[in-house]
Amino acid sequence: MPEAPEVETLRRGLESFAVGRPMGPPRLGRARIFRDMESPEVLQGLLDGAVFSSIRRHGKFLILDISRDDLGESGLVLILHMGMSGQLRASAVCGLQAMRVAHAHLTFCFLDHTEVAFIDPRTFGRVYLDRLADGESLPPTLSHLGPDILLSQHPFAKLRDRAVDSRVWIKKMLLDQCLVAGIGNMYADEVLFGSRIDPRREGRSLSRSEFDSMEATAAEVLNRAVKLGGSSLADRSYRDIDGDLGRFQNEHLAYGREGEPCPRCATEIVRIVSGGRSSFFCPSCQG
DNA sequence: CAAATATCCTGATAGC
DNA sequence: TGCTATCAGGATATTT
Repeated sequence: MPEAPEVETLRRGLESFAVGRPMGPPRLGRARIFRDMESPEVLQGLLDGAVFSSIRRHGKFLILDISRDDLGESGLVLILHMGMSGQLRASAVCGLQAMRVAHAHLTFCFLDHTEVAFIDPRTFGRVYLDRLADGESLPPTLSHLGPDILLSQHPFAKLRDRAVDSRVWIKKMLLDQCLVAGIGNMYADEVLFGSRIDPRREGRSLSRSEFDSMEATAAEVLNRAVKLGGSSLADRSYRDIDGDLGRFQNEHLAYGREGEPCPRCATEIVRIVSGGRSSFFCPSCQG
């Protein structure tokens, strides 16, 4: 379940591995993941002879800027979303392990015979082809997203505005990518724990100082997570571009810790389910 | 119109 | 041991 810190880790990996490296046509897998393009074959022709000039991230999306000798900085971008089980994996020598080949849906084939594969067993991941409008840095496909949780100075400004008169649970609002982009179920619980806020609180019940606290906590938690290469959970499905596991899961304080003592007050962490999503929190010190 | 629910999907795991 | 049922959840579409 790659969220902003995991996607940022992948962004850095892809940046150092792929930027400026000329490509041939990519290999294609299942068509299901390709969106907003006439056919995946169009993408093949477009990437053949291209380079990625930069790799950017907004929320949980990666934005790969496409540059070609014939088009220059065309404004064309490839957008990747990892969904639940998506992985990016580099291979120094051509070819991936057979078990991964079955789920490799898009493989960038560089002319030096290195590869980067987008692997996704559950195919919740998505690939979009889009074009930047003049002067815009975000493509239309991503225009609905709120401020990026890691890049914005005040990522919760829009969330706060919307929360003022909302009876929606704050946990649910944190997951709304239109309000703030990059937080998923895992980091939402960690941020709420750090700010001592019950996930079931209505948006309108939060004070200004509680929003400030969430903003400060989010910055601490997510930057720390980036520093540790993200979080790999029990299924170990999240790995960086080299296949290595993240290390921030060892520092989770609430998420996934049902029945364990709260690190602050030793009360048992509880799990509730709402809308099919789990929330882990301390019923005692998250008020 | 906002909010709740259904849908997609397969590997891992719990339970029998 | 080996099978089956259940679970995980991000984003989008559909229904209430």
